[in-house]
Amino acid sequence: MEPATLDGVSLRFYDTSARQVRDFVPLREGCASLYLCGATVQAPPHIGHIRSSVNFDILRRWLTYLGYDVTFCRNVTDIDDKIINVAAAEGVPWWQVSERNQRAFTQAYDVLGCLPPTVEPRATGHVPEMIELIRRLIDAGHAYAARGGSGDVYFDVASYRAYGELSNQRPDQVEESADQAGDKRDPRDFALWKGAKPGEPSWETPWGRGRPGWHLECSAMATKYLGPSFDIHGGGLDLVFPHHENEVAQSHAAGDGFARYWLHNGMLKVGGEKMAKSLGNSMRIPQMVEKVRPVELRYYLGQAHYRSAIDYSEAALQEAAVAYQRIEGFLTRATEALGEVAPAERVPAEFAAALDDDLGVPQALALVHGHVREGNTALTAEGAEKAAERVAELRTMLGILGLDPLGAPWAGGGDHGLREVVDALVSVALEQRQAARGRKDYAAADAIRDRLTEAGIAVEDTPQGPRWDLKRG
RNA sequence: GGUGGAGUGGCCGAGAGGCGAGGCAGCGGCCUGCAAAGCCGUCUACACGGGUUCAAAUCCCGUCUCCACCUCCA
Repeated sequence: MEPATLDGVSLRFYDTSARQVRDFVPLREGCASLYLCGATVQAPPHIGHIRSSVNFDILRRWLTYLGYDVTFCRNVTDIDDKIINVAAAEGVPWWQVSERNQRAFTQAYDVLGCLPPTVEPRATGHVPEMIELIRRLIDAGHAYAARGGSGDVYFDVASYRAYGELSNQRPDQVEESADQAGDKRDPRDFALWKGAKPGEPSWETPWGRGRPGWHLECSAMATKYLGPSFDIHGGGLDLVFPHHENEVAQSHAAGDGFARYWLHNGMLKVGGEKMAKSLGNSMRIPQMVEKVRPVELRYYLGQAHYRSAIDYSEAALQEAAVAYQRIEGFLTRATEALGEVAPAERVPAEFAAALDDDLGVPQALALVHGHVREGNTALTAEGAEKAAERVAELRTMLGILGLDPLGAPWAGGGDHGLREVVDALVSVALEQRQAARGRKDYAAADAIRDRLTEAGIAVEDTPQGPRWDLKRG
């Protein structure tokens, strides 16, 4: 196993809880446990969700490259108010809505090349664990079943002194929400368990029938799969308060160590506003992959630092696609010239340093582009050996970013073997064009090229003869 | 009201006291029959006003604008 330190540079992350960059020291040497708040499957994913999954996919791949045995747990919230509402509106059972949308999420993760998590627990499959956690909290005096028989169980915020440690919020400063009456002791108390209402799905508990509270389920599932203490908890910046704050409160109050590092990705915005289902500005994956290829969408979503906001624009998306095509173009040409070159064992030290520093993907990509430039030069001037070296390192770097055009899942481009067929046809035309060029009949040669261009075939003349590729964009 | 964060060149997007990340676009050149691709060079910057410093985009003070969260939200 490789050490988690390369060239004296150590891995470190910006920890939301500490509000500073901290060296990453895993709980267990050689292992890294990661919990990511996944989807509430009330609707299909938009590219903001997928940005989060791309960011954490890169984190996971980097940890793996460094030699950690990574356990990656990403949950699915398959029951909540909105799911129930959607189901009611459609006149179908709640689980049809959950199943349908979970499939859409899974498909989107796959399309964008995000590796599947080690485990993907669903809330409704973990009611016993939740009951157990609630019992511990009640026993410890940090939770109570509401009077009046509603079946609600609340966390007693006042009983937990450290409340606010993650988000730096102070309970007495938190804005009071409008309709929080209920039968809570304090307006800031939050539901661990929601008592059943007529017609709603519910599960039996010692406190009556009901369904999981959103915050509780994550605490229960994270500790079930990763242990009472684990390394990294991730999610979107919009989850810091109250969701993650409440997770911390529950788990710490119950005596669990819980997450040791908190990583949050920035929001994807549209016209300066957060992309959100509730704002109606969602860009869904199927419509996006009509504009650019999935790998180009991944490049776009992954190129900015994970903590920065991205303001979506079609122009920026197309630009990202072009930037990716530059990388891809080099690798394609290099492979044609050199044959297939396997990825290198290690990445350049500078690349490692960039990712070690709070996942500095932008700096890492600058290195990638540097390799492309050097590789291009080597291909035409310095010779095959240096070019192959660049290709090998490039593939390793891109593999960590999930962007290697020659590796899974992007290689082949989904052309189902048609490329060979097209190549045979295009070659006939190119031979005729070469013949025309040979007798300096440039009008005929250009006419052939123009027709190929119209057909979507880009022709390039190289010192090794003409080559073709599908036109992009 | 509270808690975080952001304002960088035509655009995207890093950096965080002194060597101008990178990409896209533009301009000039090389290569090419012409292109394309590629390579080389190059013009546009750090919201505003003060201050600290030999030196500030980077630190300090103030101002403006914007965003996120405090209700479901990646």
